[in-house]
Amino acid sequence: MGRSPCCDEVGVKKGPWTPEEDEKLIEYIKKHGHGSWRHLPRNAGLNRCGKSCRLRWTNYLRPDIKRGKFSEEEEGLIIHLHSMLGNKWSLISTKLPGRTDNEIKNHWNTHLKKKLLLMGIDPVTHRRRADLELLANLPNLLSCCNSSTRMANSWDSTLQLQADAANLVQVQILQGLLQVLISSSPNSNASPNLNMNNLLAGSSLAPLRNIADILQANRQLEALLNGSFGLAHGSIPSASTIQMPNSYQALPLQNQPKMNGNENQQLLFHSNTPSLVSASPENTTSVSLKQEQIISNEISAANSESSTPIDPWDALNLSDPNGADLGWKEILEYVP
DNA sequence: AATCCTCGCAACCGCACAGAA
DNA sequence: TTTCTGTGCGGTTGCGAGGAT
Repeated sequence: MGRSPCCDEVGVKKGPWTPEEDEKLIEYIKKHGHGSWRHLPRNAGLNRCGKSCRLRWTNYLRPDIKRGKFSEEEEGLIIHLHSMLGNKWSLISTKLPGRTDNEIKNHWNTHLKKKLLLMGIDPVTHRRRADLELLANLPNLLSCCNSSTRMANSWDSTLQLQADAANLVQVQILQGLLQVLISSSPNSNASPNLNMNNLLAGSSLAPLRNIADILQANRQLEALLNGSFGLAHGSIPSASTIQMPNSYQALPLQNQPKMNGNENQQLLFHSNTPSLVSASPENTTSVSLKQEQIISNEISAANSESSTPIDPWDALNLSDPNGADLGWKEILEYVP
């Protein structure tokens, strides 16, 4: 490497572009194409570096750029693609004709991120924010699982798709929590691969007797929630299909996004993959994969996965904090 | 009316990668 | 194989507009 940045050139203008500069750039590219960006400014009579010219052209002056507000469909598509691709704005922009990566990135940072946060969804992982404060508010969060709380309008249903997926993750976190709580007890005979049927059969948390147990459990829980808690963790059920309304629907690649939140669909839950989403920053390693390939893989995986419903969860009334089987109140007493 | 604060967006910066020499 | 060049990408910054005090 060792190349000096082109923008180090002395006397090169920086900052906002004037209409005259825009005009020069447009005229030149219309006549000659951009060719070498490095040589363009000199040839076009611009006192700018090539990089600045390229940026101005690609992000603002290009004739095919669509300006104005993002539609609900576009926003839904951005959220969906971001959940699969992460911050790969250039890849995402290829699915939104007329939108630049810069524009999408800005829109994400200023609008969509906040909206997701307001929904209690981590915009990085697209999961329900799984921190301890949230767990303390567990009953309210669990009530989100109730389909009666579904939101009606279309944009909200897009967010709800995320929320549904997040809720499912939350269910798995709960399961992990229960296992940690029980297995951390010195008196517990629970095996590491605790069977959910057994868990349901033993509804009392009586074995958890003292503060040390609780602290130990909390430490483990914190570790789990801080990211080491992979959904592929051995304590998590194998690949399962959970019936959920408004499920996370794979988008057809070549078509406009359809965010229909009114149908009952199946959400495929791949517990043997690292996470619900494939491209959270910590596991976005296959950047070099072609975008189509990535998205196609996601969709085909979702479509082809054979499924085995987890019966015990059907019996678990998660929406009821007083659910008698597990004694949620009892559990929550141990969660700070 | 003046000042402060927040927000949104355009532009910049540094790095990485691919291909050419 | 190494070095250089051109380009693209993602993160960050700076500034103007608008609202709040």
